[in-house]
Amino acid sequence: MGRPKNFSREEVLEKAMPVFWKHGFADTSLQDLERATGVNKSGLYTEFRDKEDLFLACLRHYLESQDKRGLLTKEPLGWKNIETFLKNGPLNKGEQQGCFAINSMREFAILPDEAYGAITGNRALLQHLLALNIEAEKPRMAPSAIAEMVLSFFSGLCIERNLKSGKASSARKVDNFMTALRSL
Amino acid sequence: MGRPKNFSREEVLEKAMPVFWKHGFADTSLQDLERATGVNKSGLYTEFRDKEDLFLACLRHYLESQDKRGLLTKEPLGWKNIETFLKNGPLNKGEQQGCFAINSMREFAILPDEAYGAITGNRALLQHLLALNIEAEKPRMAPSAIAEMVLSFFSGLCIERNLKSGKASSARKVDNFMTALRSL
DNA sequence: ACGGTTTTGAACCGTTTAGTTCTATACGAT
DNA sequence: ATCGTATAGAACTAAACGGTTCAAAACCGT
Repeated sequence: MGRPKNFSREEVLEKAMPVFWKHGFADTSLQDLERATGVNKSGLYTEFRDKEDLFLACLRHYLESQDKRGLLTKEPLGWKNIETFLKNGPLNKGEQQGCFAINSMREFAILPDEAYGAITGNRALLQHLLALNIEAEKPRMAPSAIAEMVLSFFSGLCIERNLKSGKASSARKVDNFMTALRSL
Repeated sequence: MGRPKNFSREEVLEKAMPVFWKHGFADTSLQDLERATGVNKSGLYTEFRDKEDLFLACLRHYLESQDKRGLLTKEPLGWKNIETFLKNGPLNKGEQQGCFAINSMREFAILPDEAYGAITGNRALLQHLLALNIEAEKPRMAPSAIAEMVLSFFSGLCIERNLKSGKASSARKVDNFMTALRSL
């Protein structure tokens, strides 16, 4: 029986994620990660294969925690869920602005294929859940068509959260967008 | 009178920009830039103060060239221009996918304030031009409200261009979005 | 106390980075 | 041809990088 670990994998992910979120993969150094997590390099390397592995684990951790919010599965399904998703989906917690996944889409050129897969998989799920909510409202337009439009708009809202004013105008925009959607 | 330069500033910007666009600021090295431009480091440093200066110059160069396209100033102003902007605004030229400015919004945490200023300035202009086109259609909803919604949707379309399937579904989405807008 | 094991922490390693320096080259003017 | 100047190219620099190694520390069992 050896010396006990003084960190948990979960803790490391919780603490590393905001750093990757804010700075991106390329501009987040192992030293940044050491500082954020309070775990030194050899500790990190016992838990993760390399920097990419840690990034991927953070991304998956993030996607799982977002899924758990269940914004699009609340009964009754409908426009209300769509509105909640658009207003509360992009985060606004300190330096956690917008969406780590959407921000990471910019870095696909340098991220591992698994990151691409995780994000596209999550988007497919979101689109499906959006479509279920839209279907419940019985619009004239195909629910899947509306769903993909909503997802694009959501993506735009998220990337805009990188602006200082990103949150300020968001709710109004969502209200206006909902007005437009209800006409379809 | 010394030895003549065998590159122009313009050429360097044209060649460096796609590299920054694809890889981002942080993951683009001086060596990458040397290779892309065919100009070696001391050449680049005679023309630009540092890497940030070159990035900023590329960004400005990009924004200017996008403005020159005049997608939103064609007469007669109206929905047609909005549609053209949404369909043709995000680029689809080899590795130049989407929008260099939108992609760069993810990197504000590490980019100079001037980059932030250039992008927000350009967005303000786009929003204004969008509003003029919308105004010409005399909608019931405030043109500025519709304009900012369009800009968010555009931003979403651009970030989605980082997906392999980004272009494929875009036109249909724009058509559907235009249907929604015309109801406002 | 000792031994075995695992973790922490510090040092190490080779490579890469942005930026600097310096020499050889290429030009125009005389 | 020579001189002065500016550029291209190569070498250099200190620091940073991701990952590795190894010694000290912390645990449990005997």
